[in-house]
Amino acid sequence: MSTDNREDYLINILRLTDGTGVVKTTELANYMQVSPASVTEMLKVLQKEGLVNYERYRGVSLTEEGNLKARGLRRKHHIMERFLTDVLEIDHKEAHDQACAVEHSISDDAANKMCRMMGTKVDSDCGTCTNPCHEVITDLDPCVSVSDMSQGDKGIISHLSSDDGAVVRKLISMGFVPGREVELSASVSDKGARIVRIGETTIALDRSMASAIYVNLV
Amino acid sequence: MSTDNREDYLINILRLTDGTGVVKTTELANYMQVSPASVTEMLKVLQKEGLVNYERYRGVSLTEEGNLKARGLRRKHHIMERFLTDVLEIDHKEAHDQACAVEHSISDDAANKMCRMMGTKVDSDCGTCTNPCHEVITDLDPCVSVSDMSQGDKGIISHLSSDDGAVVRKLISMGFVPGREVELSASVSDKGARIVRIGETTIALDRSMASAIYVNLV
DNA sequence: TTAAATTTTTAGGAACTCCTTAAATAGAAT
DNA sequence: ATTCTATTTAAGGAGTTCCTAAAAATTTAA
Repeated sequence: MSTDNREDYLINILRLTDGTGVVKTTELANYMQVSPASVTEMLKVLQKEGLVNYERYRGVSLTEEGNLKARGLRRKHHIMERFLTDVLEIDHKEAHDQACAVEHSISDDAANKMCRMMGTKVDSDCGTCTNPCHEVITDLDPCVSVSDMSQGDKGIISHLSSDDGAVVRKLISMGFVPGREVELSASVSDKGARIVRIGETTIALDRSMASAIYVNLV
Repeated sequence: MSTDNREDYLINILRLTDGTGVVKTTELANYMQVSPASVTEMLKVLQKEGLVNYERYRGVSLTEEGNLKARGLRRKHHIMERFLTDVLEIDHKEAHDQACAVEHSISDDAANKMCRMMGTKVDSDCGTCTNPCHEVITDLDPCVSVSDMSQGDKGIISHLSSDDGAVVRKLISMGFVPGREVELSASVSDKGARIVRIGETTIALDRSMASAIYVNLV
């Protein structure tokens, strides 16, 4: 009934095949620091469960179902690892090990919320991971910047954020204060100015300023 | 070599004895939804490891060492549970189950940092737990919230605390992570937005968000 | 093509933790 | 003190996953 080990195998098969192609028993055994015999044994189990395609002496590949399951697990691994490294500032090796242990027990819900929590931060380098962490970011950000709003969208300002402090101060002086509602009247072009309504006034902002304003859409 | 189960037994013995006195085999078996026979077996193992005092027909109690270990585990359980319920807003039952799984693998360092991150909140009722969560809260230096900082003050983020989990998540996504330095550039008004610098970026937060960030002034 | 080298599988066990059933023991009631 | 009841332990198995050693299949090289 213990499925953790099966899940480890699944993840490692994914790591070595990247979703396509097969891995040889020995390669997987070396990668997992386990004897080839153990691998063969587990492969038969996983095949019986419909998670891998396995042919004696030929190697293994993931089935559709196995692939889905493995990717889900890897995603949780990455999310957990990023939380540990980026938020808790645990060193990468330690974070990786803990993520390996936790990825099996954390729920989809929790993983999604953690992912959302970390938003667009992408500064984890994922040391030992074969695949980049970019796929971690699959959820929508908690709030969008005004430069990403569509015409007619309304939202409550959540916060202002910019590398240039002057931009933030200027926006506040114009009335873009957290809590107020803004509506995107129009965009001049994709990279161009944004025309927004705030209270009774209409203001045109260049894109860089618009992108400093984050709102929760209503 | 799998110590997770041993740890579960230890925790549950602590839950039922509260650190003093003994539990009977049957009571423990009922509590853990396991047969009395399994309990007896495990008890002999734990005794051999010096973690419990066990006398046939008399019941079990924790040794000094077992007590220490069990309390450490319970603390991690509580911290994890609080993180899941308060920050991620997972429902208590689910959070409890996940905490049970994770408490074995999370490091002291990570647990301490999570505890720090959440600061002094004590509103988890710990449903099924016999003991209150208060012991979760370790030492925290006196600290002030960003909404109470004066212009020009700098501080290291100590923890984030809000009744609204979304606020904490959003703050983290903006980079407000315990350990980082923030500086109050300006306050729009007493009850108004706060403009803070964190790293290279300047962010304006409404007062309620600012008040969720606690710093140690430097 | 055939023999040698390598890889992979099968066989046979071991450790851990769980279970059920049946025997042993303690504590309570007569 | 003895018997009865309820608890506890012992015995015998089952499921997982690991291992080593030996057999089988494949691949490589002559």
